[in-house]
Amino acid sequence: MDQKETSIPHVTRTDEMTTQEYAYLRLRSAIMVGAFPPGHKLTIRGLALELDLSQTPIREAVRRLSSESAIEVLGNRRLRVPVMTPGRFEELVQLRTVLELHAAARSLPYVSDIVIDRMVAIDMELDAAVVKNDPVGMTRLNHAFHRVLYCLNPDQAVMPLVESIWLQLGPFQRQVMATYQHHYSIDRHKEILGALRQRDLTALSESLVADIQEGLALAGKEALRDTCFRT
Amino acid sequence: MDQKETSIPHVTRTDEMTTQEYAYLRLRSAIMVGAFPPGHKLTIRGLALELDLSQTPIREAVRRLSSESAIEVLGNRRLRVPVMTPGRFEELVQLRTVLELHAAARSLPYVSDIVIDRMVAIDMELDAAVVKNDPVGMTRLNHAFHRVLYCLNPDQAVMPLVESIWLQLGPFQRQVMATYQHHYSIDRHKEILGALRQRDLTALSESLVADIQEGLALAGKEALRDTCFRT
DNA sequence: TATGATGAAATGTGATAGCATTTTTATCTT
DNA sequence: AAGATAAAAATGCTATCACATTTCATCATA
Repeated sequence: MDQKETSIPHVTRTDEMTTQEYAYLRLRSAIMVGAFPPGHKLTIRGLALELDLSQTPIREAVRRLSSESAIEVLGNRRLRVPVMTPGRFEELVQLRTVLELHAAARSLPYVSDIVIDRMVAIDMELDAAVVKNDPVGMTRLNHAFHRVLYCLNPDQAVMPLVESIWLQLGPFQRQVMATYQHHYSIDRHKEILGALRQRDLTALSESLVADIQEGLALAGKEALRDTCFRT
Repeated sequence: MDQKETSIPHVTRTDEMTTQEYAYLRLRSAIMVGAFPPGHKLTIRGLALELDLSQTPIREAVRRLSSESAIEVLGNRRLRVPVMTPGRFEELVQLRTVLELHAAARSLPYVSDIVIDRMVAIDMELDAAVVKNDPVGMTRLNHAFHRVLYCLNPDQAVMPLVESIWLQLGPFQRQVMATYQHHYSIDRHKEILGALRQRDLTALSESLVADIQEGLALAGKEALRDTCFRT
């Protein structure tokens, strides 16, 4: 174990991966699973030190994330993870619903039994993560479950947009997970799989909306009630 | 006139703007109005030379644009403007429709007479650009027209996603403009304004869909028929 | 105690240079 | 003439440094 202690989850780095790409993927993953709380301040030197890289690739990674609305560049050029407000949270949830409904609808014609099997496998892993009470694994596997479906359409252009929304909801994930036990969401996944087996767009849409609205949205609202969100 | 000759449109640079931001805005604007054709190859050194900047800010601008799907990073790490295919075009148009319908619906409660006046003013400028047969102006003013509406919602998070789609459709704009006279689109703007005055969501949605589908989509399909799109 | 000034530390920005890889061009072989 | 090979040029990547600005801590003053 020659890894430094850090709150930023590790990701495997392949050979053909550039340092900048590695930094991007690590920061992105960290934000997506809520490793940084909303409003958390970041510095380029600090991140470079923490990831043991030079500043240049960190800068480029941060720039990319700022263009995906995952990191905010303030007027004084300092960096922070965006804060969450009830209004913005509502907006992100509605946007996520619209985007994922669209993505699912346009992927449905490409659904095969093999794909469903793969989603079932991921869902089983997710169940295991729930049992282990592993919030990072739960978030990642939940995303993976949805991503398999949305990527079926070979010409899809929606996935980067969905990922941007996930990124923006990421810093809030910790609080959502703490507030909410995610039982509903799990059950909804079973409904989604059933709808996919029937190739039933209406049922798919309903269970997808329920997955997002009853899972994320309810928990988020509750978390926002007590939590302070600085401006 | 001490400006170098270049196909990249100029943008005014304010004092508090960093070099990286300036480079980003210029490249972004260039792509959005179709200054580069689909598949066009870019180099960091070349862009730095053309914009008379050093490589560092260019690299950061390119990274941001790559994260917005406006520039593609190939396996050999070379850069190019993405190519257009019928499948991807269809996907982008549908995505644009869904996003803008959502944005418009969530902005409608914030519409005021002042806002409508501003949109009317932009639409008149657009008419003038059509008369002058100024494709760059037409594209920019068309975007401005829609942007005013979608930005009304103070918590909106949809605009960056819409801009990403506009960016991806940008390289195709030249061909669309050449094929299509944009008359329909202009008329649709009048319909949109009428729907806004009535605060009529249904009418707004219909005219918005028509604006996108009958304007962009039809012209795009026609342009894609004859044009070759290299892979 | 509160407030403002001052110096030090921290931070973001941008230019540059060296390196590795890729692409292109030139040359040679068959 | 065509293909292989090697040299050369172009390109992307990243570390580093100097500079300007911002932030923070300290201290003096009202």
